[in-house]
Amino acid sequence: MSIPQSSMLLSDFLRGRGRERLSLDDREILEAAVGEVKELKARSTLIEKGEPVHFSTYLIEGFMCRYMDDRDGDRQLVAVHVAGDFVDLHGYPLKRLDHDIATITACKVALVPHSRIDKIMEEKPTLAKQLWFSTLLDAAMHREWIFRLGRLEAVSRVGHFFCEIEAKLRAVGRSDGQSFHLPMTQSDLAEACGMTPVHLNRMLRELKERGLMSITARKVSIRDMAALRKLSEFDPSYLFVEGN
Amino acid sequence: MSIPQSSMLLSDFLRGRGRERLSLDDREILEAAVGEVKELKARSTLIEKGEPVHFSTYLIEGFMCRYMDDRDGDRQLVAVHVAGDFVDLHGYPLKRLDHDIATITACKVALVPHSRIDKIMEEKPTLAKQLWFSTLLDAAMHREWIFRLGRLEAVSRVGHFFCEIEAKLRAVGRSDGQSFHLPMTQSDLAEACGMTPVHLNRMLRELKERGLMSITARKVSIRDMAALRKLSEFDPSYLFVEGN
DNA sequence: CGATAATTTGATGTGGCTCAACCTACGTGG
DNA sequence: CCACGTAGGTTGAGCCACATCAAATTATCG
Repeated sequence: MSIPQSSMLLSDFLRGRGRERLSLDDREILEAAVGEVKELKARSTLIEKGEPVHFSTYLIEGFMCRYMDDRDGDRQLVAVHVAGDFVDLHGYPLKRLDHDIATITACKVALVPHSRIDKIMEEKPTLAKQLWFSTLLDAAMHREWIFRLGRLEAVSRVGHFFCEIEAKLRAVGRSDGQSFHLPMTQSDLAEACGMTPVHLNRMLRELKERGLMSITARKVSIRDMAALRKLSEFDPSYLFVEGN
Repeated sequence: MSIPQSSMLLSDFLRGRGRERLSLDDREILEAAVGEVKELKARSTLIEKGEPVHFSTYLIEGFMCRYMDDRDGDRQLVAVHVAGDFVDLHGYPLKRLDHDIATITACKVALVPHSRIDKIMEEKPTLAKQLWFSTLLDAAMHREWIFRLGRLEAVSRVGHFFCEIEAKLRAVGRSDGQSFHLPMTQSDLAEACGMTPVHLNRMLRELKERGLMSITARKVSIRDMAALRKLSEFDPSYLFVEGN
């Protein structure tokens, strides 16, 4: 008998994403590639821009983000990661990162040494292709963030961000489509949406007043998903999630 | 003796990028993977969002772009491609694209069937890793675009764009660091920088008046690269180009 | 040489920023 | 159990960067 999924560390990897799933064989190989499981404190930096990396980080539980900062030290988030994301698999072909990676909440992560990914590249081309695929999902999200910042007005940018994170969380069973836990402060959200915290606050009020969604005590409640998606010009196809 | 580089179609692939170069062996294998060489008309659409793709496009000569459009049909460019770029290698693991791809100028491209990339994945892990690497360079550029749109003011956004394209062109021998050919209209540039053509025009004037750079008749002249980079908070390390 | 696309300029409106204050929740130590 | 410090959130007033609209000017090209 095979090991039940729930007992595996990486059971959320590519979970809920359409297309070919990992074969049980590949999943076990990936599982075996894990070198170490670690707990990280909330609000701690995992990797700094430019430093050489020799392992990649898979996020088992918690929330992390990737960001770059400007001259004044103000952050621009370029990605928010949730359970099931291979946070910095980018670092494997790149060897060093162009941005910082930090936790938002306390996190449980699995560290995978790059030497073991080399082995997967050599011996398991289909698994390697899935790993590649997962990094390109990130790239697709990056593109959507470019679109969001470049073409949408503030309310829609905020709405779009919530639509994306909801879809990601739903894929890994952390959202029921109505509400979900999101431990980001308004400053975090502002850094993701490219606006000031003050203005973000006003946009949240606007979304609430329009009856679309609200957020209190780190809990997001979606009132009218269809309307929210419409306002935000959100089309989830770029996330490759099932049932969307 | 080996075939001289100049006679090869893909001689600009990853050219000027630091780190391991393609081995001659790998280069020949990649060359052999080309199925067809095609000429494309200026301002023509190559691939539309959502359609299944079975080959990827390598750009031999010319300028192409990737973009997404909003509800009103206004474009947001998410990438500009130059000679040496594997434009839509993303389509290989993803199988369909989340954006459109079009030419800016007339282009010469090499089409590589995905079946042949499958073969490379199976038999040539080091080459496969270089291909993966090249898609992650795109992702790194995406992140920089997010930063640009999210954190920089208009003049700097424009300057940053020119810094990036100059560095890319220099890597493949199409810029001497002083001036280069760039066949984009001001509307194209506005679509890349997330602003209106009118405002872009004013920002170009500003850059010129400050003695940083100018553009006329599709030719960009850099007057003071150091100052331009400083104004634009541009650090080329994310491009992995040599000598920067 | 006329048609069309691209660039340039001016006038005016507004979305989002800045600055500053205040309020609320929560954790810590006395 | 209260006092206080601190981080997060909320609100208001005024301003500026960029958008919008409209028109004129200059390339480009068949």
